[in-house]
Amino acid sequence: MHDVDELTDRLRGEGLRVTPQRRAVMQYLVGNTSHPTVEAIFDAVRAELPSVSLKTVYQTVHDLDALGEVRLLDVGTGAVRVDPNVEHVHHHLVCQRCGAVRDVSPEVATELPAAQRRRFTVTSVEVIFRGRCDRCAP
Amino acid sequence: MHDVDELTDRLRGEGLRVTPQRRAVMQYLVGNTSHPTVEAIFDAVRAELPSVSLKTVYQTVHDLDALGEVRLLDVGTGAVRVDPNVEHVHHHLVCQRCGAVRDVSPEVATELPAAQRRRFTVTSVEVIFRGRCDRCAP
DNA sequence: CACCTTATCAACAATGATTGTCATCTACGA
DNA sequence: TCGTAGATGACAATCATTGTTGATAAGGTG
Repeated sequence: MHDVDELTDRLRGEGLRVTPQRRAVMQYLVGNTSHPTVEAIFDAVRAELPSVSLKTVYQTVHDLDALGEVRLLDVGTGAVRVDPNVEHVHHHLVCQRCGAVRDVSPEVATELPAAQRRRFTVTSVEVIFRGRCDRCAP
Repeated sequence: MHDVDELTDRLRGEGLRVTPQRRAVMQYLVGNTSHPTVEAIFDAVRAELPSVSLKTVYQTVHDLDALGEVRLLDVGTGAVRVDPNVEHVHHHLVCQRCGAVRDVSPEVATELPAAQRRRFTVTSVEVIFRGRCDRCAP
C-alpha cells in the first residue's frame, strides 16, 4: 500500500474524508507484515484514540480494500486478515495452531522449496481461483 | 469419500454410531459435486427427516471431516462448504457473484488453461499453505 | 476564514454462521 | 434383551461482522 500522504490523496480523490481515526488505521498498516485481524488493528489504534469504535476500523479497512490498497484475506481462522502488501504477488502460510500468517513467494506454485519446508510443515495446500463463472460473466 | 456402507464401518470403527440422521447426511454427500453448505445439506436431509436439527448435520459433517472422508472448505463466501471429493487433489473455482464452487485439476498450478478460461474469468488466485509454523511444530 | 454539505463517528442493536448445554433418546456391543 | 456411551433436538450463547441513528466534523466553496 502507499504511504499515509498518498492514501490521504486517494481517499479524498474518491470523495472520502480523512479523519484522525482513518489516519491512525493507515499509519498502523503501512509496512505491517503481521496480517492483523480487524480486532488487532482496533486494539492498536485504541492505544492512541481510546474512543474509536470497531465499526470505524471495519469501515476504513473496507474503503482501503475498495481502493485496492489492502487485501482482505479469509484464511479460515475465524476473522478476516488485512494484508497491506498488494504490490508483490505472494501466497500465504497459515499456521493451524497459532493462526499466524506469513508471506511466501509465488514462484513455488503449489510446493514449498526445501528452505521454507524447514521452517513450516505443510499439511495441505488450498488454491482458490476467484472470479466469474460463465453464467455470471459480465 | 467412500460409500455409505463403508462410511458406516469407518464410523463404528471409531466408536461412533450410525443413526438415520447420519445415514441421510452421508447419502446426500456421496457423489455430490455441488460443494453444499451445511445449511443446504440440512435442507436436503430435512425433506426425509423433518425433525433433524442443524446441529446434528454440523456434528456429522465434522465427524466425517475428522475421518478424512470430506474436506471443509472456507472459500470466503460466508458459510463453510463440504467437499466429498477427497480422493483426487484439486483446486477450486469460486464465483464471486453467485458463490458457486467448482473443481479444477491441479495440473494447472496457478494459471487456468485456455479451455477453462473460456468458462470462468479469473480475477484473483489465492494459494494458502496450511500446517505448522516452526514455533508450533509437533 | 467562516459556512455548509455530507461523510464519518460512536454507541448500540441486529444479523448470520457456528458452537455450547443438557435432558432425553437410541444404537449396538455384551 | 439390556446397559451405556454416544447422538439427538431444542434452545441459548458466541463470535465476527454489519445495520441504524443522531451527533460531529472534514474540507470544498464562496
